Amino acid sequence: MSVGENEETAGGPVDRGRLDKRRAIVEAALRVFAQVGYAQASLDVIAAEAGVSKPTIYNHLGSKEKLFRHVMTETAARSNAKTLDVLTAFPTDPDQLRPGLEDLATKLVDCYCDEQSESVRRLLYAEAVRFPDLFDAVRASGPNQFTEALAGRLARLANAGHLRVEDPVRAANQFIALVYEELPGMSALGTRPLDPADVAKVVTAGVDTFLRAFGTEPAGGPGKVSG
Amino acid sequence: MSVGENEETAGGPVDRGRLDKRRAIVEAALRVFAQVGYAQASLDVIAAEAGVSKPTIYNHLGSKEKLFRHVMTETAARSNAKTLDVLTAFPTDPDQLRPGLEDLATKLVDCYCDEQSESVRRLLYAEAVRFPDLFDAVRASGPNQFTEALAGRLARLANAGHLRVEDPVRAANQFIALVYEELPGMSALGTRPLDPADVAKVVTAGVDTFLRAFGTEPAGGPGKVSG
DNA sequence: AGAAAATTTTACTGGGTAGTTAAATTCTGT
DNA sequence: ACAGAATTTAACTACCCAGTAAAATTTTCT
Repeated sequence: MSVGENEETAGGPVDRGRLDKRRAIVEAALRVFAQVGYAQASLDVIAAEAGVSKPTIYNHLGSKEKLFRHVMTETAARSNAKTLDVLTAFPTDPDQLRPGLEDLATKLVDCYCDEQSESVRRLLYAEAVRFPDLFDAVRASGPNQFTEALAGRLARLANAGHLRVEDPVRAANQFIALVYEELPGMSALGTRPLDPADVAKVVTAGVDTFLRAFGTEPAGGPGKVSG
Repeated sequence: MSVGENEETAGGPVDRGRLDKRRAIVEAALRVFAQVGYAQASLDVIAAEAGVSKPTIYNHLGSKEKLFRHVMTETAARSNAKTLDVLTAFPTDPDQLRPGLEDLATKLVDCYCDEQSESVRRLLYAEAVRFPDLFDAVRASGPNQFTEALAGRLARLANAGHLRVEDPVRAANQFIALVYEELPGMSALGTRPLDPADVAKVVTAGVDTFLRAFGTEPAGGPGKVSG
């Protein structure tokens, strides 16, 4: 038994201590990886940041590559869960479609612009060549699922006659594209803080365009016109 | 004696030879950087790939960081010039607005999906934390200029009554977002080849949505409906 | 309390890389 | 053709880092 962390046998202060260290390692690793990149990240630095010594990392995670994979998948899973949870806010009342979509979009971009989300995205971009499987895994468990779920909601609204959508998946992708749009560029990929007012403008404009294209009301309806 | 001293050049074989080496270095550096990232890129490998030895790189470019900056700005400048050139294809005939925009969008995404463009984008993402100035410089000289130019064209069409656009810059950004949309995800950031048919579908759908939102014809006009 | 087992730590190794120095080669001017 | 200037090259240095081995510490079982 090398690394038998039985979650069922929890309760002892021992395992708790080990798990704390493990989590400290993973959190520190994310910080360091995000700050200096995979190759530049030194395990000594990560160990120091985690308040742990280097071989402890090997005992827990095995190797630098495994640590990286673990950090990425775990962080992505957390972010993805939060993002999927946003769909709870999907509007069901057709009369509140616009404010509902704006609320949804605001929450969505909040998730996308979360610091951990941005870190993972940057690292995924950075290492897309050397960790293609990671890229696929994260996308499959995250954005793709969200798109599919959103597409389902849009399709329901379309069936009920509140939206004119022929290809729900494509419409979902376009919705995301419209409201997320230029935020990465504006924030330098999460490197600089965003002015919430600017974010709100982008979201409003995105939802506006989306409803112009897919809404059933006459164009230029309730949405205010001048930016 | 190394390879390829071409004396057949008119106007000074010397400088030509040196310039060739310099260009070989920059090209090799881009390849290596794109493949393994900034930190992992070894100057020895770059030198070998360029058919040159290491100090030659220092004589020409000074340091690894300067080499990187040079490679990035130079490659970005080339890509940006190509992209800006695409606006030549902007439709002027209002009767051909849809096919014109589709053509424009196709050429635009071709530029965006060019291998060098993708490489620079990945590296920019990867090093956004440590080279924030590079990020800003490339964006300022590239996407921002394109957006502004496109916005101007859209505004002209709007003034002539062929488009309903209030904020041309935002509309331009949304146009780009709609037609570029999911391509990075589909190609794993340029890591995998794209099926041109899929690209065409995304482009068509993007232009379709754009015209639904901003066009003056009644919705569901000449664009075919089923995907 | 005491012994055994596991884990953390200190100290080390082998490989690799950015940047430099002095010799060899190539090019310029006369 | 020849001497001098500039550039390319091979070999070298100092440094850093991923991963490992044995010692010290902590925890568990009797």
